[in-house]
Amino acid sequence: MVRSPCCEKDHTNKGAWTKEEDQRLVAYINAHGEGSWRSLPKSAGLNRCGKSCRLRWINYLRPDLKRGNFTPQEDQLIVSLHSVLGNKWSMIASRLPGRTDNEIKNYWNTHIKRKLVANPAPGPLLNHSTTATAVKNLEEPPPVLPSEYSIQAVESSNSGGGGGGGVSSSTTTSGLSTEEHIPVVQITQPEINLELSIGLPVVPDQKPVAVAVAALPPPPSFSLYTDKIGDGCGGTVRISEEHGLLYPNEHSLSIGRFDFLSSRWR
DNA sequence: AAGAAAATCAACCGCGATTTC
DNA sequence: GGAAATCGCGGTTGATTTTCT
Repeated sequence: MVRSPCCEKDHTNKGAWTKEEDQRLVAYINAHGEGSWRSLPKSAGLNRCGKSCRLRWINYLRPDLKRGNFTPQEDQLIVSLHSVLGNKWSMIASRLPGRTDNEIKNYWNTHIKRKLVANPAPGPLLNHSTTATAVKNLEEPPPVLPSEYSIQAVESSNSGGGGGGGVSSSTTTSGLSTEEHIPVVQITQPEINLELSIGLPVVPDQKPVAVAVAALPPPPSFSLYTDKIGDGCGGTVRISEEHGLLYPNEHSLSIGRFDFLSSRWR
């Protein structure tokens, strides 16, 4: 597909925003709301491309932004979230009210990353770094599952209505069996020391629901699970509340959808 | 005090995903 | 169903500020 350039006009302004441009943008959004970034510059009388306006608003002009240094609590939360989510800055930002993905990304690259490099000794940061590496591998696994992974059945911790635990099942190159009697299928890829477990608990009147667990050898460890398996080979991956990364009264956090056939996030 | 080096961060760029026609 | 338009994300750049020598 041939994409049109973001800014067709050669005369759009670039570089730092002036106070007047900021005022125009704020006034326009206050009056008309966010959105329609493509047409906004013209409507607002700005010689900027829509992308630039959106970025300026989101990263700098939004009234709910929290300015100033990151607190130790925010710092720790960023490290924790990054260990699970990797460079999903927008998702990390969604857990830190008033902070933008750009701000967090910059903070990570200039502060936290340096600490991780400077402090390779065992400790919390190293543990998070180790976890992050594994998550990276989870995000970019080999394209074909069976040739790199071994798949075996393990005892289910969630086999209440689904028959006896530990029932094994063979799988094919297409990936995972969706037989409802299989409590858990464990997938391991030895070289990255990562495990995925997928279970199919019985939920009345619903399609099979998968539970996937990505676990690292302790410490630290975390787990992910999926629900609402759609096509029998993937599901929405969520962080459960046990990891301390969720808001009070929040039971899980969706971090994306993982396709077990292609072994890719999607 | 001045120049160099390092650190910071706002903004840009390219691309994939999603929506619209 | 496919092409075009738009949105949003993550990586990178470069101007500015701060620190060091």
